[in-house]
Amino acid sequence: MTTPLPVVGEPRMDLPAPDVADAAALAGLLADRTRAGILRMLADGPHCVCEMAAALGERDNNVSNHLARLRDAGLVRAVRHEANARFLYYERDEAAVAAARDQLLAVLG
Amino acid sequence: MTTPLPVVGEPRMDLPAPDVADAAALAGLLADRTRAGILRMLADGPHCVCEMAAALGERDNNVSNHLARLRDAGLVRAVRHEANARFLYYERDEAAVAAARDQLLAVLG
DNA sequence: ATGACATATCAGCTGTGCGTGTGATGTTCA
DNA sequence: TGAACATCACACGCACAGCTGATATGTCAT
Repeated sequence: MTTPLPVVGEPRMDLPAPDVADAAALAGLLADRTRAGILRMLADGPHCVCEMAAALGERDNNVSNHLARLRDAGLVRAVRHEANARFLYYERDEAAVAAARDQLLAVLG
Repeated sequence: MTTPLPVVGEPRMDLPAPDVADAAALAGLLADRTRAGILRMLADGPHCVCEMAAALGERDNNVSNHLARLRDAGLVRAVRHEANARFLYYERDEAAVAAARDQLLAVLG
């Protein structure tokens, strides 16, 4: 618990800069309707690109583009369909997602 | 708990679109180094604009600009210093911040 | 009153990210 | 083999968001 309120005294001009670079970068990934929708859908289990594109009302290549960003960030990974190798299914990396959640909570905490 | 994995069967092209508009908008507010830094600093108590600008290495008017965005979103509010009304201290609206956190957790959950 | 300070507001420039289009790769089925 | 499909990678154009600089408003000291 830190000092709750009483605003008195002089401003302190020597406060340390908070480290929020990672959290801001993560928030940037969530700050898009399509990417946020992807992560939300993948919370319920794996989905292929065409499924998500249909649900989100976006084109396949657009969704694929956003998936590439999430993949580069390590939040999701791709797995080929067992019987139908045509379809590429994406699933969340739950460990990475949990780490991302912690980063954001360190800011909103 | 939903189906964990077994990727089999045909893609379902009739999945509902997840509602992530609010979460994406909120993430957009966090997706900036300056705004994220502000929210992080205000987690420890109120601060005036000049304090935060100094700590973040940004100009006063720039920080003021970002504060206006956070204020419009209801995440922070301004209070005049009791003894020195020159200084405008900002504090977090904890209820709004908690609601924002829940929105984001609904995506990362 | 006057000047210094703290903050807000607005206009303009610039960079960046999103959506799109296109071509390439790999898979299935006829 | 060849056609249709699923996905990826890359480049282009455009809209938007952030930084800056100038100006405006309010507050304190002298």
